[in-house]
Amino acid sequence: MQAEVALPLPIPRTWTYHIPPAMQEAAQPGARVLVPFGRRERIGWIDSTSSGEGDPAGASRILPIHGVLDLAPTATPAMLRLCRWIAEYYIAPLGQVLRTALPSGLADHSTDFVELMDPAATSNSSVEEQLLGWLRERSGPQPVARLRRECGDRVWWPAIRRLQDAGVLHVSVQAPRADPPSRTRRVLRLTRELSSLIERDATFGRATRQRECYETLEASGGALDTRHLASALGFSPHVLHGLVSKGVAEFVEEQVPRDPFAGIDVPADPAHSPTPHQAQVIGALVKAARQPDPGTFLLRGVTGSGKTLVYIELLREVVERQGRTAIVLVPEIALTPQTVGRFRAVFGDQVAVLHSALSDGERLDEWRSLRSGDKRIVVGARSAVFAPLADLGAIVVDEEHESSYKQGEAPRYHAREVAVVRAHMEGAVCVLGSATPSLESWAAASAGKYTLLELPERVGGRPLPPIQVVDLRAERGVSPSSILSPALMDAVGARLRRNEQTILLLNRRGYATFVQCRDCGGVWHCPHCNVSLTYHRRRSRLVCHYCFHEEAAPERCNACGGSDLGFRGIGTEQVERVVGEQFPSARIARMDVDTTSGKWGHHRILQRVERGEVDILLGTQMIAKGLDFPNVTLVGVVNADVGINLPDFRATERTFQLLTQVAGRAGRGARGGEVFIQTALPGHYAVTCATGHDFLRFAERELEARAEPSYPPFARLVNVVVSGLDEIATQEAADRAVRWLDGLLRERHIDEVAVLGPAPCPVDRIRQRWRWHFLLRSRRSALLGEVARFFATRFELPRGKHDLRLAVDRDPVALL
DNA sequence: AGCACGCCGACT
DNA sequence: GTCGGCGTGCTC
Repeated sequence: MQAEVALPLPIPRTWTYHIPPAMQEAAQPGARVLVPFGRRERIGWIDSTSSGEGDPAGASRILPIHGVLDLAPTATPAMLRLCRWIAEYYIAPLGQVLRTALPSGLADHSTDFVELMDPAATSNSSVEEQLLGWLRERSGPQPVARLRRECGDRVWWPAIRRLQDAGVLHVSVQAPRADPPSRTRRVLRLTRELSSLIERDATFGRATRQRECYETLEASGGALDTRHLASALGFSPHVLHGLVSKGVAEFVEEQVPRDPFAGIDVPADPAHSPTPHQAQVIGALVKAARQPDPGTFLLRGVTGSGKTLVYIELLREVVERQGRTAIVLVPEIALTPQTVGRFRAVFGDQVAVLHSALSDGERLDEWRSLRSGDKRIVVGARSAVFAPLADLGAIVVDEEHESSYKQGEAPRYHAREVAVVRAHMEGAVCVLGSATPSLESWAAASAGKYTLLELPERVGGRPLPPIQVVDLRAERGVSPSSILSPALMDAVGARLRRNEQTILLLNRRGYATFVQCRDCGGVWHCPHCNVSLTYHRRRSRLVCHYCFHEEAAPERCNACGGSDLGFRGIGTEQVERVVGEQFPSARIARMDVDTTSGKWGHHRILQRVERGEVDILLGTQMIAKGLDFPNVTLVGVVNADVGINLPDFRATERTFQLLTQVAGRAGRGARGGEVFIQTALPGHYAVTCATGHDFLRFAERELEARAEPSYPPFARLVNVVVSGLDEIATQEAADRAVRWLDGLLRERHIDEVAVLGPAPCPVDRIRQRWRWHFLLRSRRSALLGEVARFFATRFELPRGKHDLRLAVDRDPVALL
């Protein structure tokens, strides 16, 4: 017997192994196996088995599988089938897909260690001397990979073997771990507060790095992961130890918290009975769930129309009455106690929650409890679509238009599409819900592929909030430096007096988008990326939003020495300052990536809002989704135009969705609400349609815009990004790829696939890598897939110091 | 990807 | 001679 084994490598093929007789029973497709690979061991998955008559062509030698790691295959036949579909559709190796679909930490490789046994040993070979010298400085077994990292890429192994034969070294191999370890993390925690400047000066003197580190910790709530301090923030271990020896901080081993939702008790929803609209929708879904092939439904329900109640009633049918299982997908950001609580309140501990904050071990616990049938419902973000549930009855994708359902790295799958396919494969009903459906789903519903269901009204008969548009062009003359127009200011003031809450949206982090010298016009750029640096005032740093680069905020221009620096382009930090100055007594909470660094940072902020401890919640798109606070009666969009001019065919759609979503946060309670949108483009249909709460008109306009030249949903796209360390080499590689494809299409007379480009990516350098891209476009999805797959497997980039790489992204959600 | 090897020019 | 960079081949 032999097996085809898929390994988690970026190589689109499987490898053939011999199955020893003793393992034949356990070696089923989907089972995890330990196999020799090169000069190490790796964990892979059996793709298929065969009798093994006759060697496969080209296989030089067939090695045996070293072990089968699971009693029952980790991937069931259904899961394996789904993963094969993803591998093919999204053009990714099966092993990579399986690694993504199954709890992480289940895939690993062996590690080689060397240990010095004779410290007195010497050698006349320089490689051996370097090795011995390195080992003398440390004790115990050392990973060879670390040697390679610290001492460079030399021919180490012959030297290691020679010294091993001489008895000087001991070589050991650590097997790949079959289960993830329980996770702890090491944090540096402040133990003493240095409140006065004098005290700080006395403590740190000229140790500026220590002082910076102290202040970073202080700004982050007193504690940070040591690895984060070292890698992202660049503090050396020396600095950290310095703080400890001065007695201001200590190292703590912190157990990564157990499921933070576990202890949350949410009072059962007051069992409101469905509105007539809800009842109709529920009826249609329940009826479908009783069919063998229920199909896909697009549920368009305005904000506040009670989609969650519909999901819950569908789950009642599927889980309680039919005894089957269900998946609910939500965007990560919406995975709040508020959302989870509603499902927990009804279905209790049958609900597993999968979110990014779980450790590998916790994720595995949840995964096993779903696999064993202990839990029958999963609520989770993107990867929860792979939950190991048998007898699946329903998959719900809430906020289906959200781009976070698309994975940004290989395999670049879209969880919504995977949900549709999985539901179909397993006979489950699939519900895609949104107030602002993606045009793809909308088109599928219009074409009859999905069944459209609608909730046109808010529950309780509450109206959608009226929206006022403030023309920023007209405001400019009136109050030049003001960020909030007088009308919006008045509205905020009125809320404060009435003890009601306000949400302010600005989809831009930091204080200022860029810093410019007024003398020479120079703008500060990231040294690794071709983007301007954002000024963060509170930390007094310039920060790159594409990589981890940070630098101290400048006082003068390094080009011309000028000291007149302009901080241009408004971000949330600046809004916070302006609003704070205008309303000194208001309690303001800012919510964006910078204030929610802790894993539960944003939940803590939202809890404060819920308890009424916040008057004004301001932030980026993070605050636009899923929040349901009845006391919020005002929503202000500080500048609706952020993002509308991005060079991306979805820029308008995103803007409309964001405006509609955030407007929907207002007036959810009995007191009603209103919305202000500030914009310099008051006539733009993304704005006017959002103002009129008119999705239909928006969809019509946007579809017109996408028809010619055709973009999704009229055509399918594959975005190919070529990146490399050298600008010219990258461009040339992109040119070559396009010529290769042009030649292929001409030769095979394929005129229904177009190649557009190449062109530099809109951000043409990120993390030291230059980026060029081109698009494949076609109305015929299957043909497009074939061409892209052929290209991905046959086209070869020149290898070398430029480190050229190719990323193939099918159905891209963003072209940036 | 990650790791091997083998070729080459540059330097002591 | 040896060192280190770079290109190329291979993993059952």
